[in-house]
Amino acid sequence: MAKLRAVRGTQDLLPEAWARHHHVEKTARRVAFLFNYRSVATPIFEFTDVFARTLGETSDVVTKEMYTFADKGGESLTLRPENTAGVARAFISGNLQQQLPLKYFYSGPMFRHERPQKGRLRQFHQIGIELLGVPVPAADIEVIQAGAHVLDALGVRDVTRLELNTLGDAESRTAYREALVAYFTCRQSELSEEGRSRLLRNPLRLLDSKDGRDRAISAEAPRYDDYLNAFSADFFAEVCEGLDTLGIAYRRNPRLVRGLDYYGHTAFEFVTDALGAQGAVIAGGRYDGLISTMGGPLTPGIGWAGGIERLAMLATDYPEAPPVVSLVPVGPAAEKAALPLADSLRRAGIAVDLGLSGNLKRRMQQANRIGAQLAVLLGDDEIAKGVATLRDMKDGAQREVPIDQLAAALTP
RNA sequence: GUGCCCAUAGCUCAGUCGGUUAGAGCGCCUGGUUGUGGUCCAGGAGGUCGCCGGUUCAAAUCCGGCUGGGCACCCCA
Repeated sequence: MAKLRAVRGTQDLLPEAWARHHHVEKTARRVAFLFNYRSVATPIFEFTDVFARTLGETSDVVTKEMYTFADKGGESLTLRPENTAGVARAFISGNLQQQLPLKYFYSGPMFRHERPQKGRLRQFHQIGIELLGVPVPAADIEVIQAGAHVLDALGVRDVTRLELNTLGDAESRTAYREALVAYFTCRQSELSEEGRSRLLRNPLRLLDSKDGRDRAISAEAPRYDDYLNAFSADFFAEVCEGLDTLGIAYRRNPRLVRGLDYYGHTAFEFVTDALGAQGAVIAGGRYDGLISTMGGPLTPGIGWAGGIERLAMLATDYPEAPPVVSLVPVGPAAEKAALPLADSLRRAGIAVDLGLSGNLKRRMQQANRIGAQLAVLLGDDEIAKGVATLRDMKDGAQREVPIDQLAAALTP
């Protein structure tokens, strides 16, 4: 039989990895709460349409990366590749437009069928925030600030940088797209094959091509700033000003674009060079068109998502597990007595690892292996005297403690 | 989907020009110690060299295919 293994692009979170993972999630949730973002969870799968319509029929995520399947009723369902569409759907389903503005935090697994590489999995985990119902730059500023705060709290801000761009409003985007198409069409023959394909599908994406030829040509391409209308330019200026006020450094990156129609105005990424090719650790933008695209009321939104695995790789410091006391019974009578003793200690808030099998030596080894700082030895001698032997695992010092004072003795 | 690199003990890895019984460190097991872990000492177990085929007197070693993994492209968190 072939060796049993995890599905390609998935991984097991064993205790140490889980602790790192959880540290990222817990820290982000705490920071989000400081900004009054409330935790929500949406289903891990949705009707395929929720993603297909919102992410864009031509996007790579939709065309080749979704885990889509038919359920027993014949409905097409899809494992969520991201969470914004799910939140938007929940907003519409729940008729929440009366409660705007809404500020949500989420965390959970996402699924994309991509070729795995460093920092990229098929089941990966994201944290994210969404701010719905606020059409002004103050929202963009707060959302970016929250992202920076999360990175600060994880101690990774100094290995990341904020890249910022504006995609303008629909009018600006249409004007710019026309200008780009005109420019690139003239120099079509100099583009890469992939570049020509992007020209047809999504000319904006030509700007972030990594192909040398495409880059050379796009370096001289029309600049978006010349096509932004006054409203879009002012909006972006206000966002920049807010970040300046907060002392949040950023770099304008005109190549930072979003392929999807509902994105507009602010687009941003916190990126790092420390993770190989997959540099984005938190990325987001404004999506004022999303909810109306899905058939809901016209509702502005902005948010970001962060990759937990990527952040966990950056965040080398995470809290150690609190100490556990080892309870080591010796002999059948002690094993019996240890059960209620362990129970009472746990109810007193003391984490107890009860040695379940093996002789004394085996159980002491177990105590050592789990890193216990204190061991409680309980044998016939102790039971007869109504005490337990408390051993300091570091220096081996032992003393007898009456059973009824044990909880107090073990409380730090 | 494309490209490059990799696959030897539980883990990390050596393995010379193709040549006798494939090694090390860590880990694991036993004993030194019948109620004492970690440290120390002594001993031990553990391998279809990823799989299939080819070349050769001889393959862990060379060649091909397959499977798996990593990285990069693409895309993105």
